[in-house]
Amino acid sequence: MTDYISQLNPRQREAVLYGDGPLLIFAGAGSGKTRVLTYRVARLIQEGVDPYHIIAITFTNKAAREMRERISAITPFGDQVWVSTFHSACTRILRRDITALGYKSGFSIYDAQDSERLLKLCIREENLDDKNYPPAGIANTISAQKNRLIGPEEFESAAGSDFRLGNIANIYTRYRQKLKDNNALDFDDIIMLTVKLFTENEDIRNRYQQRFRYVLVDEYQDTNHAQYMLVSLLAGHFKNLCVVGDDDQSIYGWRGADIENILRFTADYPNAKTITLDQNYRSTQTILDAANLVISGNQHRAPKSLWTDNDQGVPIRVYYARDERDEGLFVTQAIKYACDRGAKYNDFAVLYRGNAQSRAVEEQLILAGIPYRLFGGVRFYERMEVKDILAYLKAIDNPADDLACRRIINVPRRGIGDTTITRIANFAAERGISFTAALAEDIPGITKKTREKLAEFSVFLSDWTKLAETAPPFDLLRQILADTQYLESLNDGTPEAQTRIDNVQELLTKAKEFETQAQDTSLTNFLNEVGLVADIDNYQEGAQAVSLMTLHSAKGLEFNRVFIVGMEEYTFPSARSVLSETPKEIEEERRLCYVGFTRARQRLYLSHATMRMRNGQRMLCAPSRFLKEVPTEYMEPVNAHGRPKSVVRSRARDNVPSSVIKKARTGPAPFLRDMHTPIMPAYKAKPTPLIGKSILEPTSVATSVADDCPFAIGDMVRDPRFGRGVVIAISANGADHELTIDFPNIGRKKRLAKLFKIMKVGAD
DNA sequence: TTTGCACGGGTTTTT
DNA sequence: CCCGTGCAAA
Repeated sequence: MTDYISQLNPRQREAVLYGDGPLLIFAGAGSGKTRVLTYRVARLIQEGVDPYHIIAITFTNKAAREMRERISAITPFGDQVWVSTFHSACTRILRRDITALGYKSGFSIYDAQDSERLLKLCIREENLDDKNYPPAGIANTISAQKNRLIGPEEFESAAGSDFRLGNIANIYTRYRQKLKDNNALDFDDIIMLTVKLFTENEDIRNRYQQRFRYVLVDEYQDTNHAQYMLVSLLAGHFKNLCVVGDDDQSIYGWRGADIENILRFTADYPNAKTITLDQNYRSTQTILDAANLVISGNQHRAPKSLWTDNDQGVPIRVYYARDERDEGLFVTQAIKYACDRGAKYNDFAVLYRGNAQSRAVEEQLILAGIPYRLFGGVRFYERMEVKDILAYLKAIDNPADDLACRRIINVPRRGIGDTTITRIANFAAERGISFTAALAEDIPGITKKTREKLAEFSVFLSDWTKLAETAPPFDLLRQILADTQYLESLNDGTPEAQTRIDNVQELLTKAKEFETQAQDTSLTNFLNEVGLVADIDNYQEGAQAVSLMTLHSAKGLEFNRVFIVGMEEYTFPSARSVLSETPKEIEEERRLCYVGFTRARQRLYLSHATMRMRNGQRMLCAPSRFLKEVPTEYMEPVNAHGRPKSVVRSRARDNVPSSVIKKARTGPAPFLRDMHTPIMPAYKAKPTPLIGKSILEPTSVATSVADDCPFAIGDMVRDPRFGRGVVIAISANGADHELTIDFPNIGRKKRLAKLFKIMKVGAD
């Protein structure tokens, strides 16, 4: 038990042994953070703290599970410690105490999709157009408010006389009311309401403060304001708060995470102890140096630099692909090459900025017969068929859940259409009863035939509800499937039919598993479990497959060899962040890059493509600025097999005197310079006459101004606002290029070339 | 009420 | 390109 202490380095040991009071641990990537956290918990128990008084909070279920296992492995009674995510901890608290807020304990949990549906109904009821008030955007706005603990009232007064914001405030009000009527909570409510519970009820707050005398929080840099408040409240009495994090790995700013939370910890708790773990045990010297250099480009950060005793390792391999297909091919070939020489498939991860990028890589992997696991994208519990079945369970578990009931009332088809549903909803609203309750009523305007169908459905529903009282979720599910013929209805001859059926079967399997594993086998608890899982929670290290995931999902994981694909401006950093031109957004992208680099133990491969399909249009791409922030000496250009490209390498080495290579630390890598100009003249200017309109002849030829401009005079381009047009002039406008484009139906417009929305159109 | 088709608009990251 | 939406026809 005490033996493990000797394996720690002095800083780690200090963090584990430090006594009561606030403690901030800055833990760089790969610095043994989880180990310190688990040992600290073990240490507390060893010193006589009752495990009952300890709570450790993580962001993912996977992290929680891992920590729970590790604590249990080294400490007796370790399994009594609450180790859970913010969301599941709060759900547990709310199930017990939410009645104090006027909700019922059997609440449903709505995921992003559900909330958006509900929001859509709200927007319609406010008589607003969902073109001007796109549900997704409104959802973001409302979510941002909730993350900052701002309710509709406060939001409305902040909106002042702003018409649009006023409308959004109304939507927000209605949305909150509807959630409450449905006895449902969205993801943000789970946190926000727990905070509310604690602020408004002193006795409840005291109870939890007394219970959780030791609070540990992982990934503290990713907490948003609501989570910050929650932690402050929980630890408010004993102040035995230990937070672990790394400001350089804060990548959830867009979701409301506030990097300031960790940066001002010592201001919040003036007697806090700060310990920095900066020895990296994971990566090679080369990878770490590159990561350090990239992240040092950020202004707003606590200055620090990771170091390691590990070997120098091999240079970072950079591949310059023709397009995304070629890039996928490179990944595949390099994996194959390495696996022929002893590497294993599970050594590899392919990371990318956006889920859409996975496809090109997948295609090549499939072609080559390399097994892979894909994380993210459409998650299991977000699949249409899975959500349908879960909606049945939700409707049974929580009769107030109108949204769930509306979802399934005509799935599979029962001949109950939109008009009927609206009639029921209106009727229910008038009478102030739930949608489900209204089913059994005599509703004016509904034909006899439809009424029979409704009655039939209603009988089923009450039968199931009865069954649910005694039978476990698995049996209930089977009954529902038998009664509704749902599986049969999936078999519609589409290519996805079998997958869908498999998914439902998979859900049955999960239900069976749940039945044997969970202590509380109630339907509510089942829905709880499935509602709060993320894809990454299912990651298993042993599986012999290549992992594909976004950079975001990769946080907290490590691999022997990591590919980061799509290292291009407008892809990574994302178009959004580049166009926003706010340093804050670019800095977050840079942190993401840092996270990506530091996932790799031994080898890092970076690739970028000259052109890429975007919205069905080919686009030219420039190499990512992050590539240029890594000095040449750390990089090595490779060919499509992932082998060093001798020609380019020798050129880079021969042409550039060593003094310049040293200097290149600050400038772009010499061989990257060539990459600005696409090698493939796929978009040679081809002035094509437009129909029914004469175009100014491009009399003058492009001058040198436009050397690195991706457009040339005569190019046919497409602008989302004005449609097709032809470039008739290019001029410099500061550092940018200004295009003069002749749009046949609009006339001439000047636009900046950097607005990526202008795209070349192939002359087909 | 359902189905099929044409159209337009969007598109990061996720507990 | 892929999706959801709106509309017309059965």
